[in-house]
Amino acid sequence: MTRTSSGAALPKSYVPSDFEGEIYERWLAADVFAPDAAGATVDRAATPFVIIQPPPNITGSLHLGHAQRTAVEDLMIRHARMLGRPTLFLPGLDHASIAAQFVLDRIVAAEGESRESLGRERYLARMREFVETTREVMLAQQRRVGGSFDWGRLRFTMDEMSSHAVRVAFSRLYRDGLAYRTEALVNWCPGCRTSVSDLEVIPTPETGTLWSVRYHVLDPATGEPDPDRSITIATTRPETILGDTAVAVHPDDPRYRDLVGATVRIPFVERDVPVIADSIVDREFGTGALKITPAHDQADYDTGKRHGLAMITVLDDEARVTADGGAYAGLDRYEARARILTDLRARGDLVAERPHEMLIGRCQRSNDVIEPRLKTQWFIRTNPLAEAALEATRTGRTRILPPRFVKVWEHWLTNIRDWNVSRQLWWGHRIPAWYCPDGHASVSEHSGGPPACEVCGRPASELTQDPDIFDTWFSSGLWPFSTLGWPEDTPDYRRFYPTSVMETGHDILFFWVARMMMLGLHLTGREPFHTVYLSGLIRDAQGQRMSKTKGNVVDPLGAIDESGADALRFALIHGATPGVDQRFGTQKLENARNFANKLWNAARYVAGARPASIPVDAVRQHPNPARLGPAERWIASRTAAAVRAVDGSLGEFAFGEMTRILYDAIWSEYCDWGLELAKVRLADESLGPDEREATWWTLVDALDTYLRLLHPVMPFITEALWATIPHRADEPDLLIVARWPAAGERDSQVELEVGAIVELVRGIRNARAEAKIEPGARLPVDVAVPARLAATFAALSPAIERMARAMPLRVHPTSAALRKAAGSDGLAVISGDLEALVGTGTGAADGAARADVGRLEKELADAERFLAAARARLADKAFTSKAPPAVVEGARAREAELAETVARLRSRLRR
RNA sequence: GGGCGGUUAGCUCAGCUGGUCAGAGCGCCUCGCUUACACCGAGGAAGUCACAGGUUCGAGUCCUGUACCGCCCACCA
Repeated sequence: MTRTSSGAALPKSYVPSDFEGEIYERWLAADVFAPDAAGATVDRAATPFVIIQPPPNITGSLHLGHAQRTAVEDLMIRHARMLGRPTLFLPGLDHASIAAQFVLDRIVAAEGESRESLGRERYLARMREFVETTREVMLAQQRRVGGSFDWGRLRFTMDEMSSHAVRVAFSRLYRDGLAYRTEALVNWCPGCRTSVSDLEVIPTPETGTLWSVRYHVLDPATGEPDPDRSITIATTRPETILGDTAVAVHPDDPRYRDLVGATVRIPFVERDVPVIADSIVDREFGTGALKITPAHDQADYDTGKRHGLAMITVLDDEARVTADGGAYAGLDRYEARARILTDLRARGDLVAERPHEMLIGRCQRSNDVIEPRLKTQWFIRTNPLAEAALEATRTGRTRILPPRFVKVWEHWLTNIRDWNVSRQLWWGHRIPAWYCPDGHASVSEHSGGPPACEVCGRPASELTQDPDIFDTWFSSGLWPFSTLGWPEDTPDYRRFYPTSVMETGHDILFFWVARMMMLGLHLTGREPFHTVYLSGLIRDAQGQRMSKTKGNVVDPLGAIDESGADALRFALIHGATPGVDQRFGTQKLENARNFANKLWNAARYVAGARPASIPVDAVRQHPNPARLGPAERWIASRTAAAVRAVDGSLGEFAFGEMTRILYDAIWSEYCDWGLELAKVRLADESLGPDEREATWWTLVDALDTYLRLLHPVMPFITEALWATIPHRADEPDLLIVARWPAAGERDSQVELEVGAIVELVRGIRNARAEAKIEPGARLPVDVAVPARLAATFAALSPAIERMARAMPLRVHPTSAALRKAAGSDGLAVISGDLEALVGTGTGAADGAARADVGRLEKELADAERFLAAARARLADKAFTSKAPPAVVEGARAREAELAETVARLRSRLRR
């Protein structure tokens, strides 16, 4: 592609859809997304900057959160690319096993089918068909957002590379003693028909009932219930009575001391179980006596283990009562509860009931009440892995931003429990474990399984593979290295691992980041990333979490269609503070769109303002320093200030701060004052072409710099506008691979001087507006200009005339001279050590005299108040002796300045 | 039951290592179609920085406590 000719006319209005798609195509055609971008200013020897994207769930479409993810990551990638580093931004998709099945279940249900009716093979085929369509939708969305992904390295957590990595990872963990299979209590979701991890159980507050139930104590002599002795337990889940294998009391509880060691009969199942003593019992709660159901409650399970109690499963996969439930067999758990309560009442053993506030564990996915059940499943031993992860953050090899999440991280990893990775689902990575008829387990990294049982040598033909699949986060946990070719020692893995930044939402710190860290450290021996950057979540305008069920999900494509991808990206980044959730509404999007429009028009002005002496296709020149006026030097200096500030904010990952700096610099400085000052000089026929050229090249320089600075945030519009300004011959064709700007020199003198004049113009405008003077009216203005500002003031006089509607503009050396020449009518403006009188001798301001006096009196009152405060401070010995000299100096200067202002205002008001 | 975060203009939020830090956007009010931009320009009003103490010469900015709001973790059945 050839260089776009500079000076190309820009369409009159900013319509993002006109160029965003085309620009993305140009980037793709130029092959600039790959680490060693073709024809770019990339230093191939430099340390690569790598972001492996958190793969979105392949369940449908992207939401605003994803767009924010991509925007922030792409910002970092583009910045690094412009710094000349090789960059890898690797895109991906997650198969999202349980989430995807949940979605597909609903789809097939609408088609009159079900998981069961289809069977495993057909269901999986249907799933592949489904994700094939969602995949295209999602990738298209990612492109619309503008992510500069290396599409050639697109990965999917279910592709062969990932599958291989999963098998090898698990085999290795197994051989290292970190994966084991055992029967344990797992969180069972009856709706999803699978176990889920602790993290997927959401404690939900609910008002339940606490029932007190009388159990009869057996007479040791007869072995039959003793009519005089009973023990009353409290329970919220009467249906689990069927699985009780003990009653527990506190060892120090005098009420029950005699009963410890006795036997009680569990109703309905007529099971005789012991009364045990265990300090886990809270004497204050309920009746102080606790029924123990080891197969259906975590605490009871632990208690059962301690006391060697039987564990009887009374609820099946669908949460129906099992055959062990006697007469209640086959009933749903809640029907069984109701029937049991009725029957207890009938027997007179339901002693009391009262409402009870409690937390019910519900399935994150289906919202079903989780049922703890005994299952033989695979677990990952997390303690040693967590130790290593903690070590990585404690030594600083990986840092977490914002830092306050470190505490959360520490707490979770220190109290971590083993991770149940078996899922009784179909869509996902099959657990690579095979069992022989004798129950020996063989784990193999070969997709076909082991050649023979590892324990007894039975041939492969007699082995059957575990029907379960892995928790989807197991494959996600390998993401930073499985995507790069691990376990093979590929060039990508060697070059790009460990990765640079892991940017993700703080809601999946445990689900994902912790697991990547644990698995990464163990399997690769290195921390998978240097920095964890946690973003806040996007909420709706009311602060509610976006969810499909609430129907408040904002489709990023809608926002892009309406305002452009750049506006969406800017809006998402602008209001964001790391780790803090963000409300998102249309006003933010509009504000961002307006900003883009502003930039568009500023660039349009610059293109149109090119002096005739410069050819359309001119090669870029820097302005001739000898021909620069104060306005030009001010623009350059303020631009340099912006570069520094942006660099500073980027270094701190303060992206919201970065956009704030650019918004102000571009809108409030470059456009409001820079362009306005320049207009005058560009139109000034009294100046030679050299001056006009210098001014224009100054505008081009600054615009060029701002476009570069803004490119990581608003890639499309900046790329489009950059093509319209002249470039140096050695520049690349595209901004995306152009160099990040170096901070130029600041000129504090000129910033001060031009700043003072800007303030004077503001003061004059203010006085005129307050006095309700016709805005268009040109009035004479007399100004007292101190010597130190004289040269700058003179140079900028034409601009002041235009911006302050001053005609004529007369300069006086001192305040006294001003009075003498101009008399005392007109509006007074006191701005620093500049003093002006507006409309002297015209009578234009006469009618406004009272308003003017009012304004001046208010100014005086303010100044006097500040002056009094400043003096009080300086009079305080404690302040002058203890505060740092620089601060005291500053206070003195401020006092002098205020005193001067007060004096001027007073003398003015006295007439 | 622990832990964390928040409480700053009507609304949404910035304010880093204490000393022009009282700010921005939107909204509101007054003007203005001055050929870059009405997706605009000029000007303006508006906050005892949740509350109470404390440290300090000096505190939205540090400490303690309180009150609300939100989040995370947690085996009182």
